[in-house]
Order: sequence, then C-alpha cells, then structure tokens
Amino acid sequence: MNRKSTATAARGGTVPDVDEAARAEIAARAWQGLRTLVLDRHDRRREVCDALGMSFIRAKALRHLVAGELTMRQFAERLAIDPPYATLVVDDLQRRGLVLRSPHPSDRRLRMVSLTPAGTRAAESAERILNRPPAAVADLDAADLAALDRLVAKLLG
Amino acid sequence: MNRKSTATAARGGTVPDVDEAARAEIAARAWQGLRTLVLDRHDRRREVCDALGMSFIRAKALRHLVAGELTMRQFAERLAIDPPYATLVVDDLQRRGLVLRSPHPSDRRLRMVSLTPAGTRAAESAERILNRPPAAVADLDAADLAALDRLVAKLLG
DNA sequence: CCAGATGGTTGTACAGATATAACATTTCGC
DNA sequence: GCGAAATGTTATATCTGTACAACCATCTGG
Repeated sequence: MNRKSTATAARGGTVPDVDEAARAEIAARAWQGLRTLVLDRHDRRREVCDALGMSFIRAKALRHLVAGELTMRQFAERLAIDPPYATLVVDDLQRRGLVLRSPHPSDRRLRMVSLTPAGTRAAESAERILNRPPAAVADLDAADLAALDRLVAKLLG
Repeated sequence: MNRKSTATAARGGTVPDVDEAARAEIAARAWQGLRTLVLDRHDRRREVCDALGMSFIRAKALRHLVAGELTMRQFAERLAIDPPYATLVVDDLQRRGLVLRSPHPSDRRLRMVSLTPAGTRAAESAERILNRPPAAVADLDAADLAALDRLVAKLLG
C-alpha cells in the first residue's frame, strides 16, 4: 500500500503487515478526529461573518492582507478565486473603507491592494475569533498542551 | 480571564500570571496550527466534489445518511439547512439515484430519507477521501502517532 | 369532531460564488 | 516599433445557498 510496507514485505521483514495496518488505522482515526474537532465542533466561520457583517471570503481576504499589500493577481491566487471575482470582492471591501487600491510604482499594469486602518482592525478582530482556542484545548494540562504544541509544529513541517 | 487564573489570583497564588499567559499562548498557537493543518494544508472538499460530481453539501448529506435513515426534518437539522432547501437537496440526490424517500410506517406526515446502494458507495467514497490522513500524519513515528491519537481522543471528550 | 401543532413541499427573492469571454492598458522580447 | 503576453476590469451566465411566506396533509389533545 505504501513505501514502507512494501519494503518490509520485500525483504521478508520480521515486522508483520498487521503493524503497518494498525498504524494506518490509528493515523486515520487521529486525522478524522482532527477534522471533527476543527470543522464540526469548533467552526467559527459563522461567528466571524456575524461579527464583521460580511461573507467569510471577505473576512478571509482581509486576513490575507495583514502580512502586506498584494497585487490583484496575488490576491486572487491566495484566496483561490478567479480574477474577475477578486475585482468584485475588492470593490466591496473598498466601498466599506477596509482596503484601498494603489498604483505599483514601476509597473503601471499592477494595482496593489492593502488594508486601511479600519481594515486592519477588522482583520485582527477576525483573527481573534478564529484563533481563540476552544475550551477543550485551553483546559489541557501543561504536559498535554506541550505535547500537542510539539506535534502540531511537527505536522506543519 | 478564565476560572483557573482568577482562582489563583484570588488566593494570592504563588504561581505568577505569566504561566497562565504562557499556557494561553501555547494553546492559541496549537489551535491555530490545527486550523491551518485541517483548513489550509489539507482541505479535501474540492477533491470530494470533483470525485462525486456534486456540491459539498450534497456529499455531506450522503455521509450523514450512512448511519441510517432520517426524516426530512432530522436531515435538515443535521446539515444545518432549512427544510425548503433540504427538499431541494433530497430532490437532487433522488434524481441521481443516490437516496430514496419512503413513508414512515405509522406517521404518514413523515418521509424517511435513506441511501440507495449507489448512494452508500458514493458516501463511502467521500469518507475515504476525507479521512485519508495526509502524509505528515501518516509518516509520524509510532510514539508520536500514539500521542496524537490519545490527545485527539481527549479533545473530543 | 375540531382547533392547533407538526412535517413536508412549493414558490419567490436574493446574496454569494464560479466560470467564461471580451476588452483596454501596459509591459517586454524580438 | 511591433506583436505577444500579462494585468485588471466589465459583462454575462449559471449554480449554490439562505430566507421567508404560503400551502396541504396529517397527527394530537381536548
């Protein structure tokens, strides 16, 4: 099924395939649990939309601009939307006074999108809601919390 | 900010607030990492939609029916959609031959929605895609995997 | 039996998202 | 300079999802 098990089988390994299967099962269960945790138990998207009074993709847009200004094209790619829709989203955010378009100093084809102070505040508000750990995580004891932190860091590479 | 820190402060605890703040910071970082992992790095919704040729809510509908048949109302509640839209979704899935409506034996107001064999296969296909652990998880060594499994179980209560 | 509650459907309206083609402007390689 | 490519916008169409009002059938409690 995967590299490791075939290699083991190929050299007539002493470790039976059962272990590999058990590992896969644990991995599947853990992953499924992580999905349940993030997507079912503690999905805060609705809360963010209500708090900011905008669709989730607009909130996501603001959050992606916190790191710095982007060209329209980069903006569209980051949000996995196509350029025409990016124009609509930025139009809307601009009407709300949350972002502004400015010309690129050297390439006059490009338009840089950046956050206004109000946009920055809105983005931070969204981050605060999304990143607030659920009680289950916050209430872990110090050892478990450290273990989780280490594992997450490892998983993110 | 939370029960523990106030209690500590109240009895003039020897443990300084800094520890509580550090804990909160670790929890926030871990939670943020979990969100990144599930939502940004390994979001398989698109893949499921492409594989099944339907919108994600329809795939979600099929998955919720695997456990057994539901009334239209239960179905709508499980998917967090309103009854009229539930009708549209079931209509569509029925046209595709993936679900069927049958009368309730005793209450003739109710209509039970259940999976057809084809619907069951589609639902299982979706589960397989969604629950396939990403390489980062599958490649953890046995100890880390066990630790993750234990933590996830704990977090899910 | 009758009034009210429940379950499901139909219809309508609208916001959100996605895809495509067409267009003007600007840049860049030749 | 000129044609090709890149960038952003406009327009159009379609699909998806959300919300609300109205309706019919059925059940429940009196």
